[in-house]
Amino acid sequence: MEQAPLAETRPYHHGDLRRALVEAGRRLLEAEGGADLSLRAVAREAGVSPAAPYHHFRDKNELLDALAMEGWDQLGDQMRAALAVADPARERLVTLGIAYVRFSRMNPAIYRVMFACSQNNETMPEKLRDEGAYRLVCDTLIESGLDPEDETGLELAAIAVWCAAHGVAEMVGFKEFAPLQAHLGGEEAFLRALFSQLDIFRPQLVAQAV
Amino acid sequence: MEQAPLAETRPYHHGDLRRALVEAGRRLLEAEGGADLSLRAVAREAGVSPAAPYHHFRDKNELLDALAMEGWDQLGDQMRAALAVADPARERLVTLGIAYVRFSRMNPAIYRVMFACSQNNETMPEKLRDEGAYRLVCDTLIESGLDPEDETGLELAAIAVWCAAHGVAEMVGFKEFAPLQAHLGGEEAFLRALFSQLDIFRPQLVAQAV
DNA sequence: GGCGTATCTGATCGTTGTCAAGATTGGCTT
DNA sequence: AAGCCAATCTTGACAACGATCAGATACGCC
Repeated sequence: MEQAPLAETRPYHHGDLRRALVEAGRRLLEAEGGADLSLRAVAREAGVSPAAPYHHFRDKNELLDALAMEGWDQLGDQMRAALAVADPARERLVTLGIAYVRFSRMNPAIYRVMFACSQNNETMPEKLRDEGAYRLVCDTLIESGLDPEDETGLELAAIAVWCAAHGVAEMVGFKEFAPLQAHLGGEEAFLRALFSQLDIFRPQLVAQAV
Repeated sequence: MEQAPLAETRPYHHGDLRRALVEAGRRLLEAEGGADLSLRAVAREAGVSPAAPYHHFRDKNELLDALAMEGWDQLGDQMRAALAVADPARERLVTLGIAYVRFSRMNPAIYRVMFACSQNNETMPEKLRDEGAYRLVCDTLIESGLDPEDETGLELAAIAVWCAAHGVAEMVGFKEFAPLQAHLGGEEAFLRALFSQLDIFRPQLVAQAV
């Protein structure tokens, strides 16, 4: 109905519908964060019938997985970029944490999908561990003085940092916190204050603990 | 069809359908955590027609709100109970954190609804602040040496603790963490180790900071 | 005893995820 | 170059969902 007549518009076979669907999904997630993504809406956005996606994804969840993967990549890039322009001497973990939360605040719908996917799979993508944000945190922890040989301690610290960042990311938007946030002078200051409370983010303490 | 004939089974007017619906919802959430709750399923469980709930809740979301409120109450109770049997001298914040995560692990579906509701409303229930878990955290922070007069510092610390606990609650189940968890000797030890990394949970440090 | 009103039902609409059957076409085989 | 296979896309359908509406029921107040 709202769909252009098939002929003249594009070849019957799309070419790379899989990619097109992922991009359509991202577009919809960016545009309207509130409601949850509908597979049919993605197909509509891509200009294709509601059943077409099933030739490229077994499930709606598999599409969401793909979108989440893209999100993790993007998050890793932004954290890397934040680190690149940060003062290398201090507060690099705070920089990472703020970049993390900033991403979740700017792309709330995508972040939700990323984490919902992780919760359904009960695991995080392998890629995250090897070259993504997780690796970035570990490296920064080592830079801050953690013993690279102590795998257990390193993983524990990284997970703790991650949990804290995720918790902050999901809660920092609560309206109830608005007065305090305003009193501190904006979201950035609020974030810095929060992360300062979690002393793991203070490199001197971390170095001390070693 | 699966519903008993109306006559003989109960009076046409239910009496307290609102309560019955909330209880049915809780039963379903406890029984099957995976899928998200359907309003029709709740009505079915309560033995009424799919449209009946709309005379007690404007929305499906309002039912979820009620369920979430019940959850927050239950969470507060369990945290209070944990505190009652805890060594009052030390680690009371860790006790609270563990009780928090334990609740979320034992009632994952309810916890999800509690937080999804909070995210939609972009705020937490007032009750939580006055007599619930939040108040508990504040009191414990004061006990640990935080200045009761410093409202900003107190709120900041409480929020930071809350963020950390929430982050841990949502991530501790990841399969990727299972090896480390096993290596540390179970979930309880894992939780203690994680909370220890977030130094805010260590009362001596908090007292020191004041 | 009668009536207003809160409550509940039944039917219905639009939407969703998913599947099966048929249409279309790119590419390999000969 | 002709032909067929398999991948791809559409059409149509089904069950379940949230939500709304008119109508049936019965409680409680006058």
